[in-house]
Amino acid sequence: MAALEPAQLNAYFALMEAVSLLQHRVEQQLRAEGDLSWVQFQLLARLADADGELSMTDLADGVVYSRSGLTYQAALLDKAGLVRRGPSPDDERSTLVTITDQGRELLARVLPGHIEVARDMLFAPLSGDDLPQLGDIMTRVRDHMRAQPPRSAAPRRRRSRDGGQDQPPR
Amino acid sequence: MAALEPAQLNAYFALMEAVSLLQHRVEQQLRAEGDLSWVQFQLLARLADADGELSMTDLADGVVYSRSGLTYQAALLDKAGLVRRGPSPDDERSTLVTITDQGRELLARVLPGHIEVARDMLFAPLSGDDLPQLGDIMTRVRDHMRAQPPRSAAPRRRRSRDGGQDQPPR
DNA sequence: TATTGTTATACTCTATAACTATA
DNA sequence: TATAGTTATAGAGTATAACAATA
Repeated sequence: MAALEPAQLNAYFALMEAVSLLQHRVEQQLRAEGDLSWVQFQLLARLADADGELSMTDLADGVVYSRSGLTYQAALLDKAGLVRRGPSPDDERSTLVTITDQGRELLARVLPGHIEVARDMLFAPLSGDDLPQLGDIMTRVRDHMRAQPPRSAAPRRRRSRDGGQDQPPR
Repeated sequence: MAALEPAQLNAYFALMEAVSLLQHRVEQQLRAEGDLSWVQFQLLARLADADGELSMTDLADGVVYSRSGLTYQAALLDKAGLVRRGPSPDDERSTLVTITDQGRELLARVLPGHIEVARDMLFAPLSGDDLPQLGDIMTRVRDHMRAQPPRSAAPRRRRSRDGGQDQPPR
């Protein structure tokens, strides 16, 4: 297996660093103006999008990578009055999460600043066909990743004395 | 201030989700094969790149967003023998961080799998001119973000009873 | 048995503030 | 006084495993 070409390395690291910087700005804005984390913002946005109501499992999808992580975040949002949880009529095992009016208000309050950050940080340096190209490429990449098996396929879960002659950190 | 166009929203969310998924995969791979976090990997990679030695401040740049955060990570890498820290001859206040042979070995051990993930997740769905376009766009975005003032310019730090009639979460 | 969700727990990581030491 | 780094501490977030309940 060969190394990545320089162009690939450049693209990869530029992508990762740019998004890291963007995320940091976005989290600052959300925290400052709505006391929300990026994850919490995404959960609210998803709910608002999905006509206000989703099951825990559907809500988690792509945002949070563990069941308990979502329970934790949903509990925070619930405690803050941004969301309510109740049993599903269809499936007694399922929990339906509903965005409240307060949740919608907070989302509306936070959105202008959020958009401002995205515009200033991400879109400002783009020109010409950059936007459609970026959108097209990242949409394809995202859909590709969503389709990938969640890493159970390569179950090198617990590494243990794996031929390496030096011990790994921490 | 107007809302983002749909094309902008699509690009923004696709970008954020794709990179989130990519990051998650990358962290799994680094953890499994080298017991490294993404931050730690970046620090080692930077050192290896910079002929092996950097001051704490230079090392932190763009990777970690607080002084203490870097001290913490550097201490972990040091404890694991991947890095050594010592005083700088030029400036007695400064700490020089040096990658060890063990650090280089670990980096080399981890890199093939890392590249494989990047290839499978990010580059696989690209075709034609996608790569140079993505590289070009993200390089420009990254450089733009690096140049932005670190958010001290808009000191809405502590929000306090700011006209909002409902209390924010947590 | 498989699935949905919660809980308990342990751990990683981050950030703020106070502090030391050098420039 | 400003800068480089460390330390103490507190808090947010995550993941694993054990658990309960329903399908």
